[in-house]
This record gives sequence, C-alpha cells and structure tokens, in this order.
Amino acid sequence: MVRYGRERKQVTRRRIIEAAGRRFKADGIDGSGIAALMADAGLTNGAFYAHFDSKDDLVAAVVADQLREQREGLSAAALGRAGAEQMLRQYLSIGHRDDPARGCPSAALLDEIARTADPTRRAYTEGVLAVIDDVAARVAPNDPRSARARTLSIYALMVGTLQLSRALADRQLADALLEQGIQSALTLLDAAERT
Amino acid sequence: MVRYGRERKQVTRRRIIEAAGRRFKADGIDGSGIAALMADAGLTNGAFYAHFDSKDDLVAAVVADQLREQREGLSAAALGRAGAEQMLRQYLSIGHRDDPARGCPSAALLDEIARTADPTRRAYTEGVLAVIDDVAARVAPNDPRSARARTLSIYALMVGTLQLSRALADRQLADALLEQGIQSALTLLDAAERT
DNA sequence: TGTACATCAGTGAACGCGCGTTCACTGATGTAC
DNA sequence: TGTACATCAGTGAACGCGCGTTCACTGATGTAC
Repeated sequence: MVRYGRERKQVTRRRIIEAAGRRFKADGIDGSGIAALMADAGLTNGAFYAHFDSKDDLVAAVVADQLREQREGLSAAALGRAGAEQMLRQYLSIGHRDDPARGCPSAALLDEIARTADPTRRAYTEGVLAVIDDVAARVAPNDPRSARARTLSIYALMVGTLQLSRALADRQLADALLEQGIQSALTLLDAAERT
Repeated sequence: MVRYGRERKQVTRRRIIEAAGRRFKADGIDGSGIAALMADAGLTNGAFYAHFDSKDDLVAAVVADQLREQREGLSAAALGRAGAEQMLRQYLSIGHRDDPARGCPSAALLDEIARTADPTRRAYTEGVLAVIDDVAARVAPNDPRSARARTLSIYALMVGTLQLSRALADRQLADALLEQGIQSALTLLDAAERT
C-alpha cells in the first residue's frame, strides 16, 4: 500500500520545517507567508496542507524542532566552567547576533511565541526544559533541582542580551553589551557554584 | 489661520499613539491592524494618515513614547539598593507578566523591534538609553561610565525573564522563574557594587 | 450681532495586494497479473 | 517481461478576507465683515 518509500514524505516534511525555521527567525512568524517558505523548501504553496493541518500546526512543529536542534548543538559543548564559558562566548558572539536565521529560536521569536496558543507554548516549554536540563547536567552535574531555575535564569539573560544587542542601532554599544552579557552570565554561574 | 485649538490635533495624535502602544504590546506590531487600533482610539481608519505618514512612522513614534513612559514610571522608584529591589520586584511580578498591554515595551516587542528599519531602531536605542542612564544614576549614583553597560545587562535579564515567563505553559515554573530572576538581578547588582 | 465663508480633522468606501486555505488536477511511482 | 491500474505527493489557480493606503466628501469650527 505504501507507494513511495516510507521516509520520502517525512524528508519533505523535514525540509519544510527547516525552511520555516529559517524564515520565521529572519522575518518573524507573522511576517512569514506560507507561499514564501514553501518556495524556500523548493515546493509550491498547495503542497503545504499535505503535511500540516494549518500554519499554527507548522509553528508548533518548528518550535519543537528548533529547540531540539539547539539542544543538540549545545550537547557538543565541553563540560564544567570552561565549557560553560565557551558556550556563552559563542552564544553572545557578534556572528550569532548578526545571523538570526541560523541562531537561537528564543532570541528571534520569544515574544511572538509568548503570544501563541497553548499547543505551541507547550511545545516551547517542553523543548526549552530539555535544553536547560541538558545544559544544567553538563555545567553543574552536582547541583540537584535548583539548577533548573538558575540555568533558566541565565538562559533568560542570554536571550534578552542577544535581542537587545540586535535592537540597538549603536553598533559599538551593541557589541559592548554582548561582552557585558558574558561577564554577567559568568557572575551568575560563579554565584551559583558558591552557594 | 489656526482654526481649532492648537493642541486639539496633538491630543488626538497622542490618543492614537497610546492606543497603538497597548495594541502592539498585546498582539504584536505585525499582528495589529490600523483599523483596529484607530477604533481603539475612537476613530475610523481614514483619519490615520492625517497624523502619520505610514504605519512605520507610527511604530517609531510608539516606541519612543513607550520608553518615555517607562522612564517616567521608573523615576518614581526610591533610591539605592532598596529602591532597586522594589523596582525589580514590581517589574518581575506576576501582575506585570500577565498584563503585557500595560507593561514594558521591550518585554512585549523586543525581537520585533530588532527586525524593524533604522528609524525605529534609532528611536528605540535613544529611548532605552534614557531609561538606563536614568536608572543607573538613581541606583548607583557614584559609579561613572561602566554603569551604563551593567545596567543595560540587568535590563536584558529582566526583559528576557519576563518574556520567558510569558512563554512557559507551566505556570508554577513561570512563577518560579520570576523569583529566580529577582535573585539573579540582585546578585548582579551586588557584584557591581563590590567592584 | 448675524451671516457667508474658509479651514481641516475625521468619515467611510474603495484600491491593489498578499494572506491562509481549498481543490481539481497531474504525473511519477510501485503493484497486480 | 509487459501492460493496465491505483496511489498520492505535489501543482497552481482560485477562494474570501484583512491588510496598508488613498481619496472624495462631511460637518463642526472659528473668522471676516
């Protein structure tokens, strides 16, 4: 009954999700039309509904996928404080700030995600907790439960800093903020260790 | 030559800007239509272009106005560390999180502002620096220049924390993050003082 | 003081356009015999 | 091995709708005489 290879449609679905991720992060969710992101995926608009029920359905899938990707990217980081600092410096780099389309979904879309309906916000919550618990386990493996809240708080600092650096029209100030963000995050990390 | 009272049109313009501020923060900039926000202001869509050149023009005006309002609100805060803590607790409160329309424009719109054209980003930069320099002067009046970068960094933490708390579908976790955000901000404040 | 007039903030219908979504169709694929 | 057929991912035109913007008009206002 399966006419084409079983995975073939899944591969296309994945291509749409990845193209949408890039589009959404570059132009916003509201700012990205179905036709444009299907063209990015090398398809026409009509094919969209063979893969998703609606744009909202896609948004939830994209949010989940983006956070899974972020989690995988962060898993490559080294352990301990040195690893944490390296990760911070990469996240709060000029390169990351100037390339939202390939960067952190939270930095690009967090306030838009906050306005979405429950399914998307649940996908976001689940995804971000997976990221945070993963990072917390690597950076502070000894700390038990409170690591989640503290790591989440540092994540909030990172996200807010990148967003603010992107919004500032003064490049020098925007760059200085990134560096200050790294220092602030390290301060929080060390304060947590000391407790 | 002035037919109506000189201020009359300015009063209407202000009403539009304030209505737009609420709408934008509730539904996003892309998510808010001219007709809807003019209706909020008690007018019809056509009158819009007697006050603004374009939607972009309005957005820049709203961003400037919102930050001026935030600056005025923060000027009421008490001085010193106690004042800072009180301000933090108000910003990172459940009430503020659950009422974006009347809250901080950065928390509601920062990633959308980051995607806007230069005039709006310049208005944002100017406005946020006025807020930050004002707060820095009140909270750490002795500290000279580096206060700006540090205060900006704490602002980024506050904004990121509120956004993240709004996006999380788990209410208990969202509440805990606000409290952790207050602790993190105080840690950064104290670390700055110590230097 | 009363009337004709000029002003202009605001009205509301209309514009072209792109949105999310639907649908009749195509054509490459693998199956059945 | 070859041919007729069923499947279904993808096409592309069309749908109603709301968007930002334009414009001919209205009617309340204050001015001129």
